Amino acid sequence: MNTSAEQFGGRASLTRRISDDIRRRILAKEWAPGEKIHSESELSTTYKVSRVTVRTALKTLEYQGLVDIRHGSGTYVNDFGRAIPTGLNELRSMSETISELGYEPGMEYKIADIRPATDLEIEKLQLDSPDSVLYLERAVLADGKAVAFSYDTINISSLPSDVVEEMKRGSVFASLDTINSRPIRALAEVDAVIDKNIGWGSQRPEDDLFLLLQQVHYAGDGEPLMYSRTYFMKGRFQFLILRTR
Amino acid sequence: MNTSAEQFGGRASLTRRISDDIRRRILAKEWAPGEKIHSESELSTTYKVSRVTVRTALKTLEYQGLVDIRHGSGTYVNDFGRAIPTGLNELRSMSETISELGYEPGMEYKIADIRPATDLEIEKLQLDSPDSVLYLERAVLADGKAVAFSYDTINISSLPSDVVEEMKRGSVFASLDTINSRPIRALAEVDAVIDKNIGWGSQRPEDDLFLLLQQVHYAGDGEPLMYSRTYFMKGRFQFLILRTR
DNA sequence: ATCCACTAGTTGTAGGACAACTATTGACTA
DNA sequence: TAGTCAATAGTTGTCCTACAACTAGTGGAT
Repeated sequence: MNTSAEQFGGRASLTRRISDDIRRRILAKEWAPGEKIHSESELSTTYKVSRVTVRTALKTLEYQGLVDIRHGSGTYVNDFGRAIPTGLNELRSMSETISELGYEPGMEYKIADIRPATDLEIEKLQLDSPDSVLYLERAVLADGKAVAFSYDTINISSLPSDVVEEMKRGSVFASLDTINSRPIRALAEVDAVIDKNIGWGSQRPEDDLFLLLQQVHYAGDGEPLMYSRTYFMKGRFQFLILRTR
Repeated sequence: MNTSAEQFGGRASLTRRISDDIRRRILAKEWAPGEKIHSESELSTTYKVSRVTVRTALKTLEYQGLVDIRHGSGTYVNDFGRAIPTGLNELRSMSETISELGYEPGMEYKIADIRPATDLEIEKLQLDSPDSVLYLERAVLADGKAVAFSYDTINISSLPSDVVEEMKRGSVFASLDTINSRPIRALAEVDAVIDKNIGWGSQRPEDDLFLLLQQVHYAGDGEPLMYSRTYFMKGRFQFLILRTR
C-alpha cells in the first residue's frame, strides 16, 4: 500500500492504512466524482479485513469531505475535485501541500538560529523561562517563486541535537518524522495584516498586504512542538476549509 | 437527549445522537481537559447501545478534535475547549457563533431583494439561467457593534415562498431549519482584501482592510443552497481552525 | 400511465470474542 | 535502596455473524 505512515515505521493502525489507500485511489480518479465506490463488504474482502475496519476508514474519509455515505444506498465520491486534499483541515507541511498542487516546492533560508525564547514563544510553546529554541525565517517557494514568508519557532527541549542541526537546512516536518514525533494536531488562527516589516526580496507585495496563518503544532502527547507565523501573499495560494455539521 | 437534530424530526442516526450528547457533556465540563472519560463498554451500557455505536460516535469527536483516543489506555478530553465550538471547522451560522462567544448577536439589513441571478451566482449555485435568487446585504452585529459585512445569495428555486419571505427579516439558517433543509456542508475560501466598496456606516475600517470568507453551503443531497461573502473587520473576530492528520 | 408490493443490495446497529496495547502493581535483583 | 521485570487488570483495535433499516429498481395490478 505504501502509505506515508508506513514509510516511518508502519505503526499506523489497520484502519489508517486502509483509509489512506482508499483516499489515494479516489484522488487517483479510480472513481469519478458522484460515482458509487465498491460496497463495504466488497472492500472488506479485497483488503482482507473486517467490514468494521472498512467502515471506520470510510467514516474518516466522509469526515474529510471526500465521500458521502448514504444509508441503504452506498458510498459516493464527492464532487469537490482537487479542492479538498489541499485544504486547511488536513495537517500537512507547506512542501507537501505545494507538491500536491503540482508545483515544485522549495525553501529559501534567511535565518536559522538557536537563541533564548521570547516571552511570546514561552507562552505559546509552554516552555520554561531559560529554554532555547530554534528560530527560522524562510521564504516558501513554489516553482522557484515566493508564495509566503514563514517565521517559525521550534521547541527543541526534547529533541536530539543532530535532528536540530538537520532542521536548519531541510524540512522541519521531515526531520521530526525521523524520530517519529511529527505533529498530529495544530490550532491555527487566520488574520489579514498590512505590515511593512514582513518579507524580503523583490517578490514581496507593494501594498504590504498578507494573509497570516498563525499556528501552534502539537505532538501526539499534547506537547507543543512549533509556533509558526506564515504570511501568505495574496493570490498565490488558495485557502480552503471544509466545514461540516 | 434533546439534540439539535431531534428538534426537527429526530431523524438523526443513533450514532449521531450519542455523539451529540457526549459532545454536549464534554463542553459542559463534565470531564476536565486531559481527563479520561468513561470507557467504551461503560458508555455502551449506560446509553443502552452497542459498543460499535459508541466507538463510531467517539471517532467523530476525535476527528472534531474534542477527544484523543489512545489504544489500550482510554479516551481523553482535549484541551482546546473554547476553540472547538467557535472554530471554522464547525458549520454554524454567524449568530450562533457570536452567541457562543458570549455576545448578543444581531443583523442590520441593508438590502433584501429577489432578483435574477448573476453569472457568478449561476456558476456557484449551479442554477439555470433564468432563475431568481434572494440577495441580502447585511451588517453582522455583536453587542450592537458591527463585526462584519455579509453579501449573501440564496438559491430559492426549491423553497416555498413563505420561507423566502421569512428570510428577508430573520436568520437564514433558522428559516431553512423549519423546512428541514439546513446546510450540512460548506466549502469556504479565505482571503485578505483591501476594498473601498465594502461595508457602510461609521464603523467600517479606514484602511479598507477585510478578511474575506467566501463560501458555498450545500444541503444533504449535495444541492448548493447559498453563496455568501462575509467581510470581517480586523481584530473583531477570531478565525480558529483545528487541523488534524 | 400510475401506483404499489416485492426484492436485491447496501449501510446501520447488535453482541460476543479475542488481539494488541497501556499503566500499574509487586516481586525479584543488583 | 534503587532499579528491573514479569504478571495483571483494564482499555481500545479488529474480527465474525446476524439482523434491522433504508434505497432503488422491478414488475405486476389497477
